[in-house]
Amino acid sequence: MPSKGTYHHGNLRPALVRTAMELLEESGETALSLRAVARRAGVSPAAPYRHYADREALVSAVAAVGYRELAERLASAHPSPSTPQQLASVANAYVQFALQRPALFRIMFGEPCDHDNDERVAATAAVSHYVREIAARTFPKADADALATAIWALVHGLAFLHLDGKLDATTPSVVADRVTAAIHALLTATSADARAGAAR
Amino acid sequence: MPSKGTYHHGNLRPALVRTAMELLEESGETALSLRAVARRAGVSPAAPYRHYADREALVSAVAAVGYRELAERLASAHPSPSTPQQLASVANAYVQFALQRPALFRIMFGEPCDHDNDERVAATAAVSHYVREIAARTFPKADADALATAIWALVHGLAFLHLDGKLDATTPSVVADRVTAAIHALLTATSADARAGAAR
DNA sequence: TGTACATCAGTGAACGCGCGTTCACTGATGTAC
DNA sequence: TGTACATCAGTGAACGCGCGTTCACTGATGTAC
Repeated sequence: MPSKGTYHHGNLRPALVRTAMELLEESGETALSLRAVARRAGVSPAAPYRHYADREALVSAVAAVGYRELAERLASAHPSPSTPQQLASVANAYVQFALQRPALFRIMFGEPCDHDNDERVAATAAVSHYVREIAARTFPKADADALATAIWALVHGLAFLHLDGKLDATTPSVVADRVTAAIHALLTATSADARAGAAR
Repeated sequence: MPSKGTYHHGNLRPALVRTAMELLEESGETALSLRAVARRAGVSPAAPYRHYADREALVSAVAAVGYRELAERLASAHPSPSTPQQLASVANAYVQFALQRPALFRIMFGEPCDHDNDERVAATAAVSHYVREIAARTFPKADADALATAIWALVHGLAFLHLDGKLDATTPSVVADRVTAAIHALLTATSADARAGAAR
């Protein structure tokens, strides 16, 4: 049921989230104010308060949608990775998501987040669980928890270092090559050295 | 040469940076406004403009000091690590720095940074170089560049995930244990599986 | 099927706030002679 | 050693801005009879 120029918007709640995400992509996270979102949605500054308690609540809703979209991207990169190669393709999806939608990614992770928001907590748990499954499948003999944490951190770190310009991210392919190389370096190439190092 | 209540502050430039860092630690990165820093330094809102072109310039100076302090912390954790254990202790220093000074860490990394600022570029290059050396020393047979990137990303990711509450960081020891376990999981425990996985 | 009315989802004006930055200024400092 | 004066490093008032949020309000919707 679309608006057709009436007094009532008709579907403002989800429209606000959608608008907020557009704003994020166009203007960066600094621009994500309630007023800017309302303006862009063609609605008065007070209107959002019918649907969200305050700015935080809207931001959390945006982050929650972000988590869902990230999960979809990962799953479509590979539904159930079980080799380092497949893992690398999922890692690339993660990093690409961060680079394509930097402001959203920062909102999802960088923002000091409210631990009380159930959606966010659930979303984090879901990512955790997903990575843990991959780890257990790819390296059945390892300590799955520690390894899952390590893999997530590795990929997450790659995302942030590119995002923040600490690693060159001028073209998608240079990023993809680096991500793939980093994954392989850690997961395979160190094996021989690692034992020597550990025994040293 | 301290102030002694004169009209001139005497040493405002470095005092501003110091004040800004205090403010960061007490009130978080949102509070880092030029006006707040001036207020806290006991100086008029216009005074900082004698020493920094604008807000950005001050923030960059703060970040630069942050990089220097981080480098010191890493070096004092271990001057020249060459085993996974030693590497883990440096990793712990990195993560602890992030958790003890979260706002500063966010300014250093999270902020969309100006690539033009020489101090920042140099600081990033220094970290890069430092990690690369560790990688080459610890795993002489591996591709040092890819491995250095991976290790940095791993540690950086651990820092951010704890900082953002995605991993439990309620006590320092639970963090330290997780960091150490993650490092060891990736650097040693995967070895056997990795070969099987790569050949699968 | 038509009407009365409660509820819902908007409006728009207003509040107080802190911000970055500019401006003409003035007191302190230090140098040249 | 003393003085004139340029320069330096501050002041404080003012600017315009966009923000989050509240308020009394009003038009649209939909339900009960």
